Amino acid sequence: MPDTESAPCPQTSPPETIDAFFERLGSTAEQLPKRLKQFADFIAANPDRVPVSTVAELAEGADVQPSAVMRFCQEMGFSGYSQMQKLFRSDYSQKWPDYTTRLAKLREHGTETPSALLAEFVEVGRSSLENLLTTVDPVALQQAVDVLARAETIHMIGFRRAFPVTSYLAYAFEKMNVPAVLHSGIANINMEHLIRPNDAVIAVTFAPYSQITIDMATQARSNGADIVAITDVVTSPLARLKAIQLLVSELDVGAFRALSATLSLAIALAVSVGAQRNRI
Amino acid sequence: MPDTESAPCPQTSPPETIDAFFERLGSTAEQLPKRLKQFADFIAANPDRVPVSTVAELAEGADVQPSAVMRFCQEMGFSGYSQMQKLFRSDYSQKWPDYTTRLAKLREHGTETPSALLAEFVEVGRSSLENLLTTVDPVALQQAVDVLARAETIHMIGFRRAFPVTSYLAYAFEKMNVPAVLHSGIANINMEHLIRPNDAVIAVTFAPYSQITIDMATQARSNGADIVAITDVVTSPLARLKAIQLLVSELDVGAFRALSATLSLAIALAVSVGAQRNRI
DNA sequence: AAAGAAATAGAATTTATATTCTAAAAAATA
DNA sequence: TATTTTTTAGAATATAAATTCTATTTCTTT
Repeated sequence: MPDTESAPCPQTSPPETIDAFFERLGSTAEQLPKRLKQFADFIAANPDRVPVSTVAELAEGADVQPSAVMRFCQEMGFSGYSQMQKLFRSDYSQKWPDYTTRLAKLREHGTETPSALLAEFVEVGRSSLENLLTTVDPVALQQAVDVLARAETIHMIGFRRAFPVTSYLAYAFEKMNVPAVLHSGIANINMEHLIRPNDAVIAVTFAPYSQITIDMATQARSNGADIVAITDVVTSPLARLKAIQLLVSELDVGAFRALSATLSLAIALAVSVGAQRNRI
Repeated sequence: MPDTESAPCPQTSPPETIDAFFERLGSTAEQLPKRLKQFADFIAANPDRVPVSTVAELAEGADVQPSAVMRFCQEMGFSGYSQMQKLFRSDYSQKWPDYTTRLAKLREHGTETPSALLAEFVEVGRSSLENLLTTVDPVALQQAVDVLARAETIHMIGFRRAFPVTSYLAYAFEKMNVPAVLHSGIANINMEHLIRPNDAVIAVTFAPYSQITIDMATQARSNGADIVAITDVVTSPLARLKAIQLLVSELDVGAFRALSATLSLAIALAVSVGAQRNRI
């Protein structure tokens, strides 16, 4: 009689999605032993804690022993808590999709045709736009609008990749009769001395930051002008200038970063400023 | 002389909120050593990963050594990674709402605030991007790429609202060493006679079409150059020039049309051309 | 109520992870 | 360029967490 061993039931495979997990939980919860049921209820009520908690913490929260947590995980088909937590963590990061890996996947299928490349830029633009609403601080945006609406003249600084942004701003301001100067750097004329204390500057730059933009912004700052910075991360050099920072994180396709989100931020900023100036 | 020891600066107290953390990061990032700066940028771009990642995972993501991560944490005033992660985890509970709920929330407050306006532009940009894949004919796009890849020099024409598009194209072409000329119309110099038979023109214009763009394109056409048109409807005046037409339909918010889709089309076009030229 | 089976708590162990340390490289200074 | 200082990478260690194990308790069944 060899097989008296303990294997209680044919080991079930672990749920592969959170939905599958809760489905299984719902159907088996009733049959669970006391402490396991108790823990199941806790998980159902606080699924958001799983990705960031240890076994001990969850056990304490549910008022169970750590070993009960382990038994629960195994009952649900996982090898242990670590595996279950991995599922919960992967779901968490789905809300902030890791587009870099996703793009890598797209690339495998070949970016050979222009249409495929276009599709990539569209996809990247879409998610950059969605991110935009989370990276731009509404308070900072309102401050920026206030500052720019008060300014006598608005100066726009941005070169290379940032130049389309400033030229778009220039177009919008002109259309709304807002006094604005686009510093294009043409003919190496430095117009920093045109920037006066009651003026404001919109500086646009992304890593790797163009030195000339930073220099001009610094000069303007020392002249007493306010600075609104459209940039990618808080670590940008413009932070030191006590600039009002509007952060945009664009994704890139290969060596090229999209501009969709930046442009949308720029036009929203310009239109808000125009509206506020006309209101006064 | 007892105190030769290493204590570099009086230990700063750790930031108590995420905002304080990023504020400190912004003000000290410039002075950080190379690898620490590198990691700082990574954190600034991916703060959402911190609560659910180990030191090793983040280190790999930022392409630094785990020990660099530790030095970073200590530099920021934490005792170590665990303490820093604790801060990020505490903030995690106030889940960053996802895109749709955030958008809905912004809309509630009406279009009065800049944030609400930004949300409008984001939404409009999104749907323009989605449309783009249906309005742009893949065959025409491929033709455009072929024509531009064959051209000796690429000329870009576009003014006012189209200028950000052409300047973006100019930036991209320059970066890829593709011979390209941006016709900015500065100083009213008409450079049409620079356009030679083996060249190609990218003309960008939208209703109401700017006469100067059409004139220049017409002139180029009579010189024997090929024309690629980025425009909004088939009835555009550029159609008569036997131009290869790439159609974009952008939606607008109030009096302002978004540019997200147009920019995405432009960059995809430029990168495809660059790739094809280098392939030959 | 007694025997058997199942479930549990808490300690013991194993594994993973954070942290520290040191030699080497890079940068700064003279 | 030589010297000193800072910064870094990678291995070594310490710490914390997950997992397993076992004696005990609690339920079931007869």
